[in-house]
Amino acid sequence: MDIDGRQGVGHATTKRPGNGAGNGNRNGNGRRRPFLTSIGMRPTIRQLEYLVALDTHGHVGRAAAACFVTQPTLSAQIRELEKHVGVAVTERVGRGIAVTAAGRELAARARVILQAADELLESAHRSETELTGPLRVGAIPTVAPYLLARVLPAVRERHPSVEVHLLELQTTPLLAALGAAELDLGLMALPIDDERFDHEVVLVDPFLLAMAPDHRLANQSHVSLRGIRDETVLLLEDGHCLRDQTLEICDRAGAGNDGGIQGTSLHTICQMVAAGMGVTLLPASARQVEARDGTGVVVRHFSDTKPSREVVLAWRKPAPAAALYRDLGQLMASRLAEAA
Amino acid sequence: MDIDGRQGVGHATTKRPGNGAGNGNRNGNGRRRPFLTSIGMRPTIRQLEYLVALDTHGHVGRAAAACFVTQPTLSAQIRELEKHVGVAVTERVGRGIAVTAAGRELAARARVILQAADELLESAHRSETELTGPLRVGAIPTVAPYLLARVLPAVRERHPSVEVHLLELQTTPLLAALGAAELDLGLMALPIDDERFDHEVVLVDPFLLAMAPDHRLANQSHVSLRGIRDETVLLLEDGHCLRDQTLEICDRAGAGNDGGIQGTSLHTICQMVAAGMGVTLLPASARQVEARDGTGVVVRHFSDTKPSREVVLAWRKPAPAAALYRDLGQLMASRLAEAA
DNA sequence: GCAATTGATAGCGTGTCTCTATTGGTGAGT
DNA sequence: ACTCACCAATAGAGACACGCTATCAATTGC
Repeated sequence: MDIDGRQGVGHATTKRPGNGAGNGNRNGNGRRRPFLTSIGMRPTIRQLEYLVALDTHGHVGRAAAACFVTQPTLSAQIRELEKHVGVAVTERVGRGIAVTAAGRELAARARVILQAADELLESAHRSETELTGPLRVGAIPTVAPYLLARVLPAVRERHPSVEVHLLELQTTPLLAALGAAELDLGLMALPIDDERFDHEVVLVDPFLLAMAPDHRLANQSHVSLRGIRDETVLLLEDGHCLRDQTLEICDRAGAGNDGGIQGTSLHTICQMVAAGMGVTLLPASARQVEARDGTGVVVRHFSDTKPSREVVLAWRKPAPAAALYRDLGQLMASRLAEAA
Repeated sequence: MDIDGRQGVGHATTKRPGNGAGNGNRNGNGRRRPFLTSIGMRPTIRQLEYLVALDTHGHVGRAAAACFVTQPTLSAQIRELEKHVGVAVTERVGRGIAVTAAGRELAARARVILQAADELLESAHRSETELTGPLRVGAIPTVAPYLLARVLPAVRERHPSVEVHLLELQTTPLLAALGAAELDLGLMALPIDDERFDHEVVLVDPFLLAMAPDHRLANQSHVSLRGIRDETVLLLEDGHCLRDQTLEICDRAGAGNDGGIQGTSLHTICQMVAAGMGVTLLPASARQVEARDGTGVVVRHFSDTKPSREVVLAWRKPAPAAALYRDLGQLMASRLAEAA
């Protein structure tokens, strides 16, 4: 299981102009590439197939027919296999052959290998219409705690054999990781100003005004955007896209913001809100967690304009599974729409 | 896992003179043999190696170097693999490549397969000095109940990964099965009058005279062979070599035997002996089981001649593992000698 | 003893794997 | 902004491996 011959030597791609054609056994580095006939090499799948057929039928001719080859072909490959592995797998008995004890053992192992190869093929074919294996998903910190729990069941349902690996990253490093193919999917907020990526909107997430229950704005059922002009709007620290969105909305409302108070997470911000240190813009998706009864935080809808962020599932445009990703995004959107 | 295309069609070896050379894809039956490039075919071990290397290094050049091939070689095989399995395993990202989610899943499965292939190789190499896998052992009925329990631990100790399959057969069918390679080893008594087999003596098994405690010969510490002349010697039914050996000894002792009473097993015979129906020749190896206290059977050694049978381990002379079989026979002999 | 069956061997052709050489494309340094 | 270095894909050629047909050797059954 050592597909790695690194020994501090350079790449095989190093050019050696003097090494002309006609050498089928050396690469640019001059290191020998062991032939199939060398000891220690793994047997061929084909040879294993022939061995299994031979063990199954105990008859070279019939085994060859079952493999759709002629008898000499199967015989030759069996003898090749015997030469490679160093043990006799057949034994002449009468006018036929018998598989030796060692041969039966090898055949049993070969069956397992062929079975695994078939499952690999099946898995590959399933990959055309379904996500399989490890799927690396990144989510921004203002989305992860509130939406993942609601969309992951849909993922598991649609793609049962997928293994989701989660990573919480801010937008910029998330996009970097996505671009470097270190992540397969990103769950984040627009805008994504990068042509390399495509996305599907999974949720239009309105902003609510969060405040302490005894706040002066709490006795209204709705608040106007301009009503936050004189409020202390608590912000997340730099790097969070929610911070930028909040700042933009404040700017639109004509509210200046000193930016003096910063929280490391939305949860922290809400605790500060409950302590009466100010108000904040809370995505509706976070309402159930951060502004439920007993948290000391209440929310009010905006009356006039309806500020919101768009949460999207994003992926690299050229990703082979792009179509599956878009489908998945649409599934997420429908699930979130149902819940609302 | 279906290495069997039997569909009621004849053998592929059927000659078709009109089918000249130049056809690399049809056998004598005209049935197509799917190429490696066809859909449904299993991937090559080599391709799996390249895939694993690519997944490990995430870099075509380094992966190729690790496989001791050039970069175009690995690229071509990866693309071939992609064509076969129908999914993209790589994706260009920046100036390098990345392995797709499906590719990682396939690589994980490939690792398992390569691991299994390595274990197959290791198992094969072990087969040179050690028995592995299913070992089919036949034993005659007058040996099996008394000696197997004593020699099998030695087998398991010397060949830990062997899986012993036991079969109880009389000498003639045992030799037939051994000759047809349906059995690997036989535990039986000499003589084996067949040039196809070789053997190693594991025990010289003296015959004792078994009788009821109140028998007239029981008050002597030893009995002479000629003392059985006037006794009723109980015999096994036809087919047991022990019956033939008993008859021969009786003949040597000058005792006639009517052969009227026959037992189906040595255990039955001994119960008849306990019932006072006669005496019998009991192999010493069966003494502890059949003539222990409370069985109603006592044994006496012969004083003059020491009749015995030779229990041997037998195998086909051309068996590839013949040397291992002989070693095993010698090990059995030493273990049985220690016990005595 | 003779014919049929079975597997091994010999010889040859084709396909495929691998090589070298080159191109296309991206990112980093000046 | 331009050039250079790096990386992977492509093109073309050669060598090996695999599969075929034809034949031989050995054994069994009539």
